[in-house]
Amino acid sequence: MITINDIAKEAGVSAGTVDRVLHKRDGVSKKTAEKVNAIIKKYNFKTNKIASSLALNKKLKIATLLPQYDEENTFWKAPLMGTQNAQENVEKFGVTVENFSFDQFDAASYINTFGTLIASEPDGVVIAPIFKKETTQITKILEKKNIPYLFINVDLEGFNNISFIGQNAFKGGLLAGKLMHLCLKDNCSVLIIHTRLNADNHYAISERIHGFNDYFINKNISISSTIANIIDLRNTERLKQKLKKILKDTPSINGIYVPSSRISTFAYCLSAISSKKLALIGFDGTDQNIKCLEEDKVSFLISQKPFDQGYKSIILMSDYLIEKKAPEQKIFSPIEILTKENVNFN
Amino acid sequence: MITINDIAKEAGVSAGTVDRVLHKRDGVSKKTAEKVNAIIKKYNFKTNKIASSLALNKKLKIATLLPQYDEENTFWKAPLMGTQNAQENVEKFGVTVENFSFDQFDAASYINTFGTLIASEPDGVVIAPIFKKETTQITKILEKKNIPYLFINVDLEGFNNISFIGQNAFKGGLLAGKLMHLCLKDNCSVLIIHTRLNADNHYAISERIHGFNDYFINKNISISSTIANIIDLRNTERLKQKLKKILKDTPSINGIYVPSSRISTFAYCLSAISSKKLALIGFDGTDQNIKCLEEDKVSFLISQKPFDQGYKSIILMSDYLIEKKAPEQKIFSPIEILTKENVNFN
DNA sequence: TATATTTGCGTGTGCGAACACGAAACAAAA
DNA sequence: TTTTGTTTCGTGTTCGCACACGCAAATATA
Repeated sequence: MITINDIAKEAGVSAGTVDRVLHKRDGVSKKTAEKVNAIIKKYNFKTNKIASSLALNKKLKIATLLPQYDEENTFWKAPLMGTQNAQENVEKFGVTVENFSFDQFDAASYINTFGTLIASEPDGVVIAPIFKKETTQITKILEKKNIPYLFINVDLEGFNNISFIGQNAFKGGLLAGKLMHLCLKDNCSVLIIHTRLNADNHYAISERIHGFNDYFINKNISISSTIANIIDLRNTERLKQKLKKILKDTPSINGIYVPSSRISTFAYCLSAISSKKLALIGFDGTDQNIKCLEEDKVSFLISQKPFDQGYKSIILMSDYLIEKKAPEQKIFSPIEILTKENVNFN
Repeated sequence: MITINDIAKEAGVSAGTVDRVLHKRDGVSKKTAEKVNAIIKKYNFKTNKIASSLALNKKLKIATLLPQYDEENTFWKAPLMGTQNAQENVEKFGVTVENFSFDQFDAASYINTFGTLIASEPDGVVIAPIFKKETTQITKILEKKNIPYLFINVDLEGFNNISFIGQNAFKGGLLAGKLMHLCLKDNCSVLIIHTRLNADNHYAISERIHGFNDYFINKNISISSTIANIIDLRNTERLKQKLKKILKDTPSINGIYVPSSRISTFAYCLSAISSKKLALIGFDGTDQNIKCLEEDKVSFLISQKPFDQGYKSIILMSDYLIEKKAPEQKIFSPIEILTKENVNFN
């Protein structure tokens, strides 16, 4: 492995000069710089990153701004753990990760938490931009301070985020359509449950519905679908009543499609009010959802590897900060099919 | 981040002594060692791996022994690429990877290639142990030289491999059964194709068949299955004749299960001899197989993330060599469902 | 020509850990 | 008391790189 000193020797200069050339610092004559660059190219020399980070000995801080999870909403646990796991890999390079969490149903909490985040003076920020309008404010501040940011899970357009990491929601919906069709064959009567929890973040959910419908349209398969808008998921009793009424009104329904992470809520309500076996398809492998798979209450889940999303976001940001390596604009997570037989291996 | 010197200062000794304690070198009195250890534990101190590898300045070499891939058999391309990708991540720690490949249908080639491998004096070896008897010879040599080895993809029992990375073949078969059932509902008549290419490596394939059958037995679903033993996959014309005959003899067949990576071969033969739409389910996302998915010739593929297997094998071995971190005995790859709608995101 | 300023570049130190070398400290033998 | 051997540690150097510091030569200004 060739070193800076080897380059220096061959160029007839000192290591310091080579270093200046490498870092494009001035104080080097054009002629010398060219000579050094030629030799660098000749050997395809690259600085030893471990020695470099040792010498730099500088601390970079990455802050994350993700929704907090609780017993009801566990989805955001996985991305958080992904970021924490990634930290173990980047702390060798002097990168630390600090997590900030906000209430995903409260835009004010989003703003407030960002306030404490920015006070911690991070060098890069990973955001789940649940609220669009507020994200505009936030990113304006970040850009003024020249702090790079990337979006995770929610793909907002029109921002200067260095990257987006998440799923193609439309394709996920398409796949859900295929699986539903497979379960019900040519006799599809599906209840689509739109849990529109907040106005800004419903893009992914409506894309999932869009994709679902498109599957049947493209394949020219007839399907009858009922749409239910359900906002309050906490009142289980009212949920049951509502479900009961829908199933009574449309007894042909043999499948339920929940394009959010909350299918387990419906699975439990359903098994409480009816013994009829329906095909249930939902998203995200949360603990509760996985339990439903194992208990045969849910047929399929479509997952987006949220742990990996968190993990990758940190690695990406770290690479960006350390070597200014610009990531791809959009990094799509795999669209993973989970079912009883394979869920234990994920 | 706490350093060796911090520990030394607090213990009232020099950094050298702390270093001796850390590496369990002798020359330290019991009393001092205890004092130092207490402080190490108190701060949960761990040596800075990057500084360590700088100081050590030693090159570790990991050698891989994998089957070579060609146009017909592309499966082993992915693990190879995984190892090469992993190399980029471990070379920071002075680890290099050298790949050796053998003819998977020729045991002598396996032995011969191992000869050149061992001549390169590796510090650790990653093996796809396709041939059992020959693997016994090989590992005997490795053990004599005290070179650790791990198995990838093929799970041989009774060896001192530090780990196995691969799929649980039985569970994969089980999932294949479910998917087949889903495609054909309660009218399953399946042709199972046993491509028994060599005697040693058929364990995974028979497990996949075993799991497949078990699905129907456990669920008490009736299925009629025909088994075909096909050895020569190169003579396409004979293959077509054989398939034609089977389908003619058993016209009820509506699904084909290929528990190896070669389903594309059958898919193309099939579309040449019949226009009937059968459900085809196979394993592994090779380029040809994926093409079949996209062309709707194959319904599902079950993948084991072979790229990740290669990747992980290097990371694991590297960690083992650098920090003597013993890995888990068996590391199971995910059992991934690939279908037309999600295959592009993998 | 003398002095000030800029430009170009070499030197030295430190990052955290590993280890060779050798210096104390102490014990046992002469 | 001196010599020799052993145990226990501290010191100094090294790995490859980054950067502050400062010196000399080149150029500008008086």
